[in-house]
Amino acid sequence: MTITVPVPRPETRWTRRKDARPAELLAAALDLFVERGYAATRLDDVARRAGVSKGTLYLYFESKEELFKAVIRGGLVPAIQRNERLVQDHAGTMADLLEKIIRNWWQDVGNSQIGGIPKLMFAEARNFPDLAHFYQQEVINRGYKLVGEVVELGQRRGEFPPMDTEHATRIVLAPLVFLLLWRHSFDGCDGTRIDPEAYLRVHLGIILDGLRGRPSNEPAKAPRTAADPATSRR
Amino acid sequence: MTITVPVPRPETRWTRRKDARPAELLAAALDLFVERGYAATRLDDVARRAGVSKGTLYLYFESKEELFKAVIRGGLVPAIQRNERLVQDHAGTMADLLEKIIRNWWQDVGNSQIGGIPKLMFAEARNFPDLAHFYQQEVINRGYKLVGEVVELGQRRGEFPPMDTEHATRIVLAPLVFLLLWRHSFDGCDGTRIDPEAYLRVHLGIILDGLRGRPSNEPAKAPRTAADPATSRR
DNA sequence: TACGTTCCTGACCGCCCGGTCATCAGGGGC
DNA sequence: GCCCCTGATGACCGGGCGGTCAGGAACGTA
Repeated sequence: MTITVPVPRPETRWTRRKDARPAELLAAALDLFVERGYAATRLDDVARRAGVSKGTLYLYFESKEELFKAVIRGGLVPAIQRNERLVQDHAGTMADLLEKIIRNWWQDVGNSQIGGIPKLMFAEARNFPDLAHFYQQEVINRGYKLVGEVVELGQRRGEFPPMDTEHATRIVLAPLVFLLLWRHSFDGCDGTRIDPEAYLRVHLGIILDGLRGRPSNEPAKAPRTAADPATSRR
Repeated sequence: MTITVPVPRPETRWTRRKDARPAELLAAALDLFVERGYAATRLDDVARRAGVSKGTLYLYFESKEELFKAVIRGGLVPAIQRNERLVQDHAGTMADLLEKIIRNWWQDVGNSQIGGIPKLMFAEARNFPDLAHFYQQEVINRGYKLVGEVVELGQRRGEFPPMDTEHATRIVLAPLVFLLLWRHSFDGCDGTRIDPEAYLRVHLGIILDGLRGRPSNEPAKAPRTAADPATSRR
């Protein structure tokens, strides 16, 4: 990828930057999609944030929908692929693997801009069935399968007791998705802000003890964290 | 509430039905808000579905925002109040209470039209801060406090081990919210449909075992459900 | 310096939506 | 049977947005 002129010279009205445009447009689009949602995002604004006019946007992307798909392909899909590789290569216990996946996912998705996309998809799925289908294929099904395999394998190995893996997988994923949604909607709105680290630690503790049926305190593997009282405020 | 003429006579262009209009408009609004979201719902459509013109809608509601608030006040708030009373009156274990609350909530909210509102609120919170604030006050905070009290009480009584109640409460609630969101977004989109009953049963099993740290199979209290294989299909 | 290609612009089109208001007609009261 | 209040209408306004396109500016080439 070559960038001809990183900072456009001010004396000319505009500069040719064919190579840089797509990435810049995608970045601007991600920002605005996450901030406002799909329908509420105006292509005029996306273009302006990328420093071009709306007409230019249409030189690089066929339509609003294609722009959005490109954002997903570049942002969420790679994060999933990383964990797919992790599952293939992992050797230790399934509990460890689960923890690793959760932490990876938080690093890649939760802690970055792209984490706002799931909220958006839940919101617009019914209004834009084509987008919903695309997202379900590329993100939901793959992510679900990923975690489902871990749960199922853990059960078959005897690490987890027998259970309804179908729904257990969803129970494992639900709080992760919820955290994403919360962060991009109500978080910090009314003084209530979730601390992701603590939240994920508690989640992991609960599902592991639930999945394994451990008696109680084995702080090494499943850090049930006797409630750092410092984080509790209300 | 008196209804003068239940079915408008066809020979007149319209009928006066001052008493019936608000409820009919609210019902129509709920339908459409849930179906399409807040911003995407057109007041023209709401009016038409209620059998009146847009002008009439403005006779009864000041604005789109006030219409929406009225929908929430009439639909979600009562469901919460019911459980607030339940918590006050309950005598048995906290695990039992938790189960009751979850089942109540599913009956009142999950299984009805109003269950689509949370998705909508997550979606539009950032774009409509006033609505978000209202919703957080009237629904989120109250619901959170409700469940939080149960968790905390269970812990103080020794029924649940010591833990970070703040986040544990959210982990309990997250799968419930997730189920609502799923039902009103992707559910049934790609053949993947969640069975609410089974899902909630598994959820309850996981959080109770997690919360209590039970060894494994005590099917009476915490029905861990050795996976009815019938419900598993994929 | 002059030219042709490539990249970019911004005005424009058609359509949509929240909210308003002059006007009309239903129907209770007499 | 008539009147008048009031519930109800629907055309209209201002603003906004996805998508198009004719024209113009930048830049490699010679």
